[in-house]
Amino acid sequence: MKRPTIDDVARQSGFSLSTVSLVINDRGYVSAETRRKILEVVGRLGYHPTRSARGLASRTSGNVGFILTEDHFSQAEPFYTRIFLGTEFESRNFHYYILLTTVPSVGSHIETPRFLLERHVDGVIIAGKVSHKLIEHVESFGVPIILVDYEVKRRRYSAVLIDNRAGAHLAVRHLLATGRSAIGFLGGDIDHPSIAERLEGYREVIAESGKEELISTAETETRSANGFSAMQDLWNRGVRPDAVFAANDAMAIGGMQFLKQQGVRIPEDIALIGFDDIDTCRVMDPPLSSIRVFKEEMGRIAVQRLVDMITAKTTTVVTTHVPVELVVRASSAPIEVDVGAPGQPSLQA
Amino acid sequence: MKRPTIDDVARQSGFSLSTVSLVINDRGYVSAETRRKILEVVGRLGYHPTRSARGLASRTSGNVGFILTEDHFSQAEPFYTRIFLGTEFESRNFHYYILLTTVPSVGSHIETPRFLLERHVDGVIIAGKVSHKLIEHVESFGVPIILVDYEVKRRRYSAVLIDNRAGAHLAVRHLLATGRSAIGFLGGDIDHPSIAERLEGYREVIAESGKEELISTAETETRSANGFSAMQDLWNRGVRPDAVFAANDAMAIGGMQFLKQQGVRIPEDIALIGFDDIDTCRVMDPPLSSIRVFKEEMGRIAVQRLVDMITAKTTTVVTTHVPVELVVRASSAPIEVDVGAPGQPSLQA
DNA sequence: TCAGCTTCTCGAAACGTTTCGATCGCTAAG
DNA sequence: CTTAGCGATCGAAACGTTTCGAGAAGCTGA
Repeated sequence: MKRPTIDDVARQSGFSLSTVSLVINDRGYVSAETRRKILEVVGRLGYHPTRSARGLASRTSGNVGFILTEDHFSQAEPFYTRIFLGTEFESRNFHYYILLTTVPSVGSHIETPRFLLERHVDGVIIAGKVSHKLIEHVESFGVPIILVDYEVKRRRYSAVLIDNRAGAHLAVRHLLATGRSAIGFLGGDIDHPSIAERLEGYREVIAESGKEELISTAETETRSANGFSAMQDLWNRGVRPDAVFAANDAMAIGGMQFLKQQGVRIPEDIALIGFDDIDTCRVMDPPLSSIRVFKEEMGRIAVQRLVDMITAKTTTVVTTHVPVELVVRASSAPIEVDVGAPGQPSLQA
Repeated sequence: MKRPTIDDVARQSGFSLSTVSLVINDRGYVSAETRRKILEVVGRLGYHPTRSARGLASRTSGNVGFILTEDHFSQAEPFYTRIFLGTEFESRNFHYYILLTTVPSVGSHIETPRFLLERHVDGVIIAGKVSHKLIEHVESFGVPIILVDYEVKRRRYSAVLIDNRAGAHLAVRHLLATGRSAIGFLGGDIDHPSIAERLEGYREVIAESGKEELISTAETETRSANGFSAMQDLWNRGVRPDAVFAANDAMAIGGMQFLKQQGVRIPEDIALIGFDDIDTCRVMDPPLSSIRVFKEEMGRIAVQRLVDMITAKTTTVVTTHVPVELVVRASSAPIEVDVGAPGQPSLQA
């Protein structure tokens, strides 16, 4: 009871190996009649080509590598995880599988992902901030690369990026529109292009409005604990903000914890808005306003672009900016208006 | 500038293909001197065997399949995702890659995962509740299988399970210990073995304590929205609970939203505890007590067991029950004691 | 009529490994 | 002194595809 091979199909259909192969791959010239007969045998035998054999002969693996730093991977905040899931989902449509691997975080030595050594991937997705050395190293294996949520200035790589500037504009304009005037920025890890862009966006709108900047970017990471410290920093200066735009939701969460601990009321005394729109936003009390980032969508686009690069052999560099969306929840409600019962289950997605 | 093959290593070292292969796979009899020489050439050339060729010749893929229903996959609650990440992490230690695929949820027709058709995996991990037909179908491909967080009564499969009963005992005993007396159970999807066991555990402790059962299991799913309805149901009966044990955190979250909306104070009027200990618990207000499930650990164990089965060719059925842990937060604080400022950043992990 | 396409099919050569005997010299057991 | 067994190495045969080049047959236009 062995599995049928392409030989069996050839023998039973009366055609040669090569012709069967052409039919299976839907390539070259094959008469309709021949195709029909061969497919009939394929169906009857339940034949399906074997990946390894196909890979060996055609020098393709049918896999795509996904590289993530250990930091991002182990982070509780499921941001990159969502992007990864998006790639997983989309890759099915192109008959690829995703091989995930983590690499030591920025600064450490480079460890070559095994899937590159084994020629086990046809292209690579790199998500988040990684060392440039690593990117160049991956490149040296001659596979197409696409970056997600990261950019390299010196050299142009295809990338899928968040429209951070637009998002920051939305957030800050929203805070201004609700009547706030002293608007702070809760930042950290300012080296990350995404964070830097959010800060720029903030600055642009603040400048335009004639208000004063109120910025904290001393923290080196953008986790919840850093948000706590950053908010503390911001709160104990001369000017107290009546609204804060956080570089991401994790920081906003930490910031909210600090404010609650101080007995500051949200949104009555201070409005708060984050960035990313992670799931947690909805269950917080008050629910956290945020800039929605379509994380799964970013993963999907990355796969589409990468498959383009793999199949078309094109070397064109394509940068895609994925739009964002303002999601208003109770944490940034206008001061005057009744906010509604806190903790009410939000109807928005 | 081609990559070196095993041929190159053989030629340059002066030994045969077979001997080089033996050295690379660390198998069979090779003298220390020969090994040294060959490894020297391997190092010098930067040789690394190609997966496809190896796979073809040895009939192994070096991959492990991970099957998840679409429901579980797209669920916001990152429970199975964490298990998946655990498998990802552990698989590196065994030089395997994980291929994730989703299947239509229970009830639909069976769609054979492509990695099985292509002989692209050496074993399969199935997570969560799936149809028995699917399991049998996967089995028919002759690869080892391990279930995670699911059991089949009729037939014994190796499985990695949560110690749900013990968890339920911990939760309910904890509620009793804090002075609560009318303890409710917020359930749903009672067909799921894990949920059923949590209910059983609840019942056992309640019976032992001489109190009365107060159970809602009408809901068919265990999402947040169902928790909202189930709590509503429980709340509007004759006896009002002063503590509730929810079948999982998602339901507890929904329940909490309902209670807040009613103006019920937590934990003063009612204590609440969930199950799973998802990340969200910590940022809720009040932070939600829960039974911690070591999700990544479950994934790791699954990989270890599966690799055992793949390499040792053993057919022994091994069931592992992963212990759980009680995590007390403000939502289940005793009535008398001062709870501390709400929303205070919890120091526990 | 003939050269030059196009359509269709096939044989054979890769692709880069593992694995299965076979051989050979040496040592230990009988 | 045999003989069995082990350590070390090798040649050759898989493993199951894709791909390349060639050839036959039919059609088209000059």
